[in-house]
Amino acid sequence: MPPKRQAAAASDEAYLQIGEVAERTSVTQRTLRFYEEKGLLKPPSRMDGGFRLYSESDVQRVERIKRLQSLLGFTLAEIKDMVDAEEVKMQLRAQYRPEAALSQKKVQVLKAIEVTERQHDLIRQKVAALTDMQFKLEERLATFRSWLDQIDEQLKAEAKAKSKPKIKV
Amino acid sequence: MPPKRQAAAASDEAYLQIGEVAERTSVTQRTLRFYEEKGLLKPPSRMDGGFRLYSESDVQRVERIKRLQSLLGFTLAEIKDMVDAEEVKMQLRAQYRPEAALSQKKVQVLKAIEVTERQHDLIRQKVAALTDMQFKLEERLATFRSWLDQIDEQLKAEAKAKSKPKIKV
DNA sequence: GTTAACCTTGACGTAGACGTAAGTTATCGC
DNA sequence: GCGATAACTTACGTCTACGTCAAGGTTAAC
Repeated sequence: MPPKRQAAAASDEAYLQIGEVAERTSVTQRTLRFYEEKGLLKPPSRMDGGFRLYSESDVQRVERIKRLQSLLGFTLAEIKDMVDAEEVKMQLRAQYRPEAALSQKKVQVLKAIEVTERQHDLIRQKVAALTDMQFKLEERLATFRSWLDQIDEQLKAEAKAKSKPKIKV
Repeated sequence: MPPKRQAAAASDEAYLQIGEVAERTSVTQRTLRFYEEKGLLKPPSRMDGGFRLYSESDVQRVERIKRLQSLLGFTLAEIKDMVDAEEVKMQLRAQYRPEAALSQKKVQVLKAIEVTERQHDLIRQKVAALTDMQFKLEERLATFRSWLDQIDEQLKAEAKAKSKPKIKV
């Protein structure tokens, strides 16, 4: 049995080592380090010895990345843009206090809106294309099934002709 | 000016050389040869000298491939499966006459149905995930816009306070 | 304080999807 | 029939998204 480790950090949050995150997200440790390298994951905190310590939100982020990638076919670069846009949101929420640069904050929000709208548009295009494909596949399935019926009837007729070989084809 | 070529082949159909297909589909000639190599495009007919001659349906096929790839993130291997499934359809339609191997035909149709159903399921999953994302993006946009409104109001209040600097913040 | 399990940073390898260059051959317009 | 332009094959290069050692440091439990 491997020794169970309950890594607890300075805060009250339960922190996870890379191995556990890898297991829970079904990606390899290599992938997690790679995402960090590429800026998809922010550099996590570390233990004194240098071991990475991830939070639950990191786990969720990895899961989102994976969904965007495998299910929807975005590249990591595109996904980085998306998660960066979300970072903007968080940053804005965090710096809700400094009323100082109000107009600057406006610029940021406007930018975030622009990015989000672009993403939304992209998604809409994909949904449209996919529903179109879906429809065509349904049509095709209907065609196939009708063919199958026809074949089955022909097979039945054939069998009949064989057992009672009177009628000429 | 480059010399305009109107390549006409044995049939009545207007055939296209690789350059024109590339231009019209916005892919490179290399890509077209690569797709042929990988079985995504059937080897086209050739001129006496060996130049490839594509048909209009080839153009459409390339366009479908590109849509499946860039918009929906399928790999070329997956796309090959799909177009192969379509080939089955065409083949069945073509060999509609040889009543000989009827049960064999049935097997083919069943296989085609299976493949198509898998594809259909995959698409449904993707649509579901995408519409979910779409919804979340819309929520986020609403949030951003309300923030923007708040900021604008604050800015207005600020301007007022500046022109009439009586009230203390 | 030793040891097994876990983690670290390189660094090289790979599969998919083409890009790009070289050298040669075809076709077309004149 | 000749020059300009387009296509052909062959082959090595590239970028993405990791996989896979290798050589070593860290942690927890005994």
